[in-house]
Amino acid sequence: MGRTSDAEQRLIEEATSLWYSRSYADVGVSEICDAAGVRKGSFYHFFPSKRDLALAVLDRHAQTFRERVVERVAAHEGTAMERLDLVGQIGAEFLAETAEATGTVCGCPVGNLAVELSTIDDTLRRRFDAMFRERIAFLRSLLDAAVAEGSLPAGTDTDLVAESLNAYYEGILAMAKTAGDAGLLRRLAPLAIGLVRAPEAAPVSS
Amino acid sequence: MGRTSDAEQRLIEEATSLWYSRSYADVGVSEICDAAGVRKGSFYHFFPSKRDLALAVLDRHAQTFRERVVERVAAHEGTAMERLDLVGQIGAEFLAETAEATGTVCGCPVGNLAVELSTIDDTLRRRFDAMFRERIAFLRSLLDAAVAEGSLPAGTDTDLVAESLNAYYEGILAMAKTAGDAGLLRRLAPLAIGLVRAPEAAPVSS
DNA sequence: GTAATAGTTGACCGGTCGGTCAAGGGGAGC
DNA sequence: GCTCCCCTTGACCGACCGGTCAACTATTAC
Repeated sequence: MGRTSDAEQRLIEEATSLWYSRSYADVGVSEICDAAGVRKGSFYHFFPSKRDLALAVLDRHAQTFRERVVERVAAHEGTAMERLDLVGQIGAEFLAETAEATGTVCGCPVGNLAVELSTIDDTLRRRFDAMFRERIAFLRSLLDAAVAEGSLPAGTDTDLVAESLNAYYEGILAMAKTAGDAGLLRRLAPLAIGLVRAPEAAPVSS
Repeated sequence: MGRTSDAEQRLIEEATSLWYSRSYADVGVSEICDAAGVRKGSFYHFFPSKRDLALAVLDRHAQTFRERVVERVAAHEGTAMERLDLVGQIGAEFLAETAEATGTVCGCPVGNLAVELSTIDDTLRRRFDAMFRERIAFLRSLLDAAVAEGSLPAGTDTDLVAESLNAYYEGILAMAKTAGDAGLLRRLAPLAIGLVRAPEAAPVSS
């Protein structure tokens, strides 16, 4: 019964790209509605508040990550180390594509929002944290596979290394955004191997 | 001639801490004025716009970094590798102190603003970029010293490694903020040695 | 002392923000 | 074809945003 509509999805799509290329605070409900061709009254039919749209956008980001990274990497036939490498390549692809489309390097869609909003809204912060923990768990599964294949030492603390890899990628994305340099990820990603294959002794950092 | 005042400095101080613990967009001119005990009219006597206060805040951050990191590290008597390690320790100290003071982990004062504003205001973006390039140059000087001391291989691409270290620290700070975990930096910093002492061959990441 | 001036005050402004609502339209299910 | 309900519409709201201004005050340099 009643009529159907894809307005909700359009709002999510437009909010996703507008918030990514600018910021959460800088893009208001009205602008999102305009971009989606939806009247403001309809917006509040679907979402109780701007914050609730943000939650829906985060769900979409989580879904996209699973489809565009997890599934694609899992489909790759090859070694675990190759699959690990593929993660960085997919990221670099995404950054280059969106940079070309928007004219600016925008960093990480989730990381941007996390940095902007984590200290303001604790519910959102927990959501960001859960998303990153999912990513870390995924990276860890690749590292565990690499250990099983003998490409990494048996004693590797895959959880810690996965956390460091995730932080490293996020940092590169943030710096790429700041520098307006989409190529930074391709230049810095290769050094990630050092985080994975830690030197035996650690002369620096007790 | 005319009267003197420290209102300008108070505004910069309050804006620095409020923007750090929340965000640029979330803290308005009025709130900064209230915190500083300054009337809004006075604000615009000192700063033409909110954005100009942001530029002053960034100057202050650059100055603080020189005083609290560069000078303190330079004063350390010991090896270059020890000085490099000290950088991470000072960062961890700062994060823990501000976390205790504010009740939340707030990440990097400059990185937060850079991620929030880089795609919105290109003038600010250039300023952020310049600040990070200064930090990278500083890290590079430590790495060069380590090479000179023989602690790192002569062929080390110190510029690239410095960039990766900076990105890594920024990423950790962002993830610490998201997780609300001030200890993350202490846990992940030791792995930075892997970025510095890259494994000879690079099986992953072509 | 006095004049020139840096700093202060508080009322004020247009615009936009997130959000509300009562009424109306239109397609799906029967 | 009728009914029900999902969706749409557009006018409206109070609050707050960044920013302005003319009058005033306290200094400091001379």
